Amino acid sequence: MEGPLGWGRQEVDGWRKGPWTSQEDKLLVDHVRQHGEGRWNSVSKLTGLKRSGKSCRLRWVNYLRPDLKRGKITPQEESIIVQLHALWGNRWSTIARSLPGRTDNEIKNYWRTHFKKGKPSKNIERARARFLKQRQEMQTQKQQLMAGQVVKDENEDGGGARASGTADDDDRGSAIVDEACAAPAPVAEAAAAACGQHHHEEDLIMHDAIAMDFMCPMSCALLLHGAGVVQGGGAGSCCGSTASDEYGSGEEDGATWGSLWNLDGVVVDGGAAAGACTLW
DNA sequence: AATGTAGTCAACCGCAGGCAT
DNA sequence: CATGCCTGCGGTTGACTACAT
Repeated sequence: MEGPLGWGRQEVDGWRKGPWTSQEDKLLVDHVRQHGEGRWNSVSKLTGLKRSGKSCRLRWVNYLRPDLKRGKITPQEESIIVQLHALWGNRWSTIARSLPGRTDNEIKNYWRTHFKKGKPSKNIERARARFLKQRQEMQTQKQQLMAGQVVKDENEDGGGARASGTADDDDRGSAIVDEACAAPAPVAEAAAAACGQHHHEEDLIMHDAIAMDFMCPMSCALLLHGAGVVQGGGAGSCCGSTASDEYGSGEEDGATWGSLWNLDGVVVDGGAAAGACTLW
């Protein structure tokens, strides 16, 4: 796997650049096995690898990580990507966290090649439109809850716990929703465990619904938790009918999480499923 | 069969945020 | 509090591959 004549085999400031060789990969993998991820800048010192920490991290994250899911993006994943992109924009790493085994780089590339210049498929457009509508409804619901929460905060504290927002938070609503979006971990993990293993047909509409349930329940659950509306057992409630109803698939409520985790390859790929879940 | 074009993938760069000193 | 280092993220680029003409 020697690098091509292009930018490969370059050396700048003592650092090798360009395509990685199998020997380099092996050194890096061994290093991570022994020392774990992180401390990338020490890799070169400890292994003799003439790669910058940045390069090592990138290689590991995008290519060598054992829990990576190889193969094409599935329609389900595509649907999720579109909808999460509608929610978060170009926050590829955030989107990637919702797609076990997929890297931000992969998703970014996929988006660029499929949606950036070309026209999205009808299914994609439909999913996006529905999602935006759903999101709008959630915003309304959230505002109502927030109104109640403000009163509560004023009674309890000074209300100083609000997460710090940034400029690009503007189009995403309040910090509460940000929290729900950015940190789905415990809820999602519990939900994945709570929901059974169900299998469904490759119906794209259903996948849209799955993707919706995939996101909205977490947001809603955390939102409601944040507002003190839901007491405990939030994970279970994530399988509620927040989005499903719109698709007329209320009876699928309990299946959504299971369906998600049964996406092509995730379960089939043996340990990938477990790995995927631990990613959360 | 040769050539052109589009798609895909891997890797780099610059920037920003977090953390330790 | 200021500074420097490390890590992570998003954007971009270049090479390779597949497909169409």
